[in-house]
Parts: sequence; structure tokens; C-alpha cells
Amino acid sequence: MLERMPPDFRAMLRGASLRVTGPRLAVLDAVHEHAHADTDTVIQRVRADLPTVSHQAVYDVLRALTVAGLVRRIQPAGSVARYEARVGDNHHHVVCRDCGRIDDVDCAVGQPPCLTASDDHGFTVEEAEVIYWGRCPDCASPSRVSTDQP
Amino acid sequence: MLERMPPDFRAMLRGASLRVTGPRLAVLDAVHEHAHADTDTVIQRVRADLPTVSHQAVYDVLRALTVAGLVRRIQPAGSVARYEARVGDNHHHVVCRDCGRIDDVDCAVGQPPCLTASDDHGFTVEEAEVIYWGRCPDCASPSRVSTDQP
DNA sequence: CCGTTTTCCTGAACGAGTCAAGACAATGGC
DNA sequence: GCCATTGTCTTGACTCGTTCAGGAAAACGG
Repeated sequence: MLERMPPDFRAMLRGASLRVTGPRLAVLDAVHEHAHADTDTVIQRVRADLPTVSHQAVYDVLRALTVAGLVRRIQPAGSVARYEARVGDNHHHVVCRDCGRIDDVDCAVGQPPCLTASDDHGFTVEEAEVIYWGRCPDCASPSRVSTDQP
Repeated sequence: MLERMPPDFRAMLRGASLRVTGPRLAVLDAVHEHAHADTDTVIQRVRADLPTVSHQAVYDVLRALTVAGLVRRIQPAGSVARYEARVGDNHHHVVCRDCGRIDDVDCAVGQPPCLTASDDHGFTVEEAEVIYWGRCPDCASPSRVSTDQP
């Protein structure tokens, strides 16, 4: 299983000065396979390969990978933390208010930083995060009565 | 105390079909006086006027006011919920990664919705929320060693 | 292969926010 | 003004995502 793991993950970890371990390879794989997965989903997917990995290990690994820039943590208001493998490309997200579905959206302008604050109050701005709030096609459909909204 | 409360709040509550109560007036006052206050800060300020108000009441009131559109709830990733009185003007926020300070920023483009997703994946987008991440002047100052960062 | 350093496991704890049920108070008609 | 109705507040327990702590285990460089 782990032997057939694409070697990229090993190289990515080494490139970030992180030790190559089973839990880390499994978490990287989980995040690459399932974009916007929350921590619990990552734990499930990791345990499909390595049943004994503790939830704490997954939390630790996700943090290490986030700090290293190998994964990106996103957390729309009212949601638990979610993780994705697309990093460094300055993309944004559409979030469904009903079901919580998240999709990627390319940068509205194109060049990072894609937006400049009209008055930054003296802040040193590093990043502009954009979240588009709305309804996904399924939840917006009038033929469907949503059962997920509060 | 409550008798000298500006009448606006009463009118605002009535206009939103909400009953006028002490806790609600106090919460409205707290949010208007202290922009971007978190729930705990609101509780403190409310209890300065009405010492017996329960934390649950403040949670309930903040939710009712948010649903009614009288206050706006914001929650940058990794932060607790915060509330502000500026509503309906499509403004955004700069957030300091070190100390958590939040300042208002006017819409980068000007017209709500101020941004249009390049590809909305069929979503019905209602609102574009922008958060500028960076450092506030105090935390960015090289003459100061930050003590607040993790 | 060994020692050092990092990572992982076990288990407990934290804290923002929520749930539930009953007491209480604001509103509108009398 | 007073009462009934309806919505709000109090009390207290609880949920759950996440973090803390300490020791066991594993990865890496030499």
C-alpha cells in the first residue's frame, strides 16, 4: 500500500524538512484525493490505510503540513477546519450556505495579491482571502426543498 | 440608564419586529460602541449596565440581531465570532495575523456585489466576503518584538 | 547500527457555542 | 390599566472540535 504511494509525497516532505512517516504520507494522500475535507474525514481516510493512527497524530500532521505550506487550511465562518492541496495559486472559494459545499474559484483578477485594500490602515497586507457565499445548484433548485438549512 | 438610551435602538428593534428588551438594547449599544467585539466582550459590556444578564441571553440576542440584519457577524479563520454594527454597506476587513486586530476596509471596487467569481460552478452567489490578512502597524514594526504570536 | 531528535499514542482537558425546560416579561386587545 | 398570549431570559447541563501533556516509538545522520 504505502510502497505504491506516489513518490511525490516523500519528496514534498523532504523538501519541507519534514520526516517521512506513514501518517504524513496518508494525510497528504487523503487531502490530495478529497479537496476541502474536514479533519474527521481526513482521519477516516487515513485509517483506511493505517487503522491505528490516532486523531491527535492527524491534527499534528495537518498543522505541520499547513505550516510547511504543503496543504492549505480554510475555515469559512461557522465551519470546522478544512484542508486542500492546492497551494500557492491564490484561488478562492464559493461556499453554499445550506449544505456547506465548497468549490474552488480562480482569482477574480489574476495576479496575487489579486486585490488591494482601498485603505489598509497601515497594515502590511500579505494575502486577500475571498469567500463567495451563496447556494449551490442543488440547494438553489426550486424543485427541491432543502432539509439541511437551520 | 436605559431611560437615557438613544431611541434609535428601540426603533431599530421595532422595525425588525423584535420586542424591545433591556438585554437587546444593551447588546445593540455594546456592538455600536465597540466594533468587532467578540461575544465575551459584549457580555462584559452588557453587564456593566445590566449585571444579571446571562451569557445565554447574549448569545440569543446576538443571533436574533444578526438574523434581523441589525448587526453583522464576522469570524475570521481561527477566531471566535465577532460582531459589528456597520451593516448593508458591503465593507470588508483587514486582520492582523499576530494580535488579531481587525479594521474596516471599504469595498475594493465599490458596487455590491463588489466581486464576481470567474467561474461560480452554478452557485447562486449572494455576497463576496473579503479578508485581507497581514500585520497591523504595531506588530509589523521592526522595533518591536511581538509577544502575541503563537 | 546507535544516539539524537522528532513524531506518535494515550488520555485528559479546554472553551466557544448549543440544548432544554421552566420562570419571567413585553406586547396588543379588552 | 389589566390579562392573556407569545416571545424572551435564566439556569444548568452538555456537545464537540481542538489542544495540552507526558511518555513510547520511530526516523534520520553519522
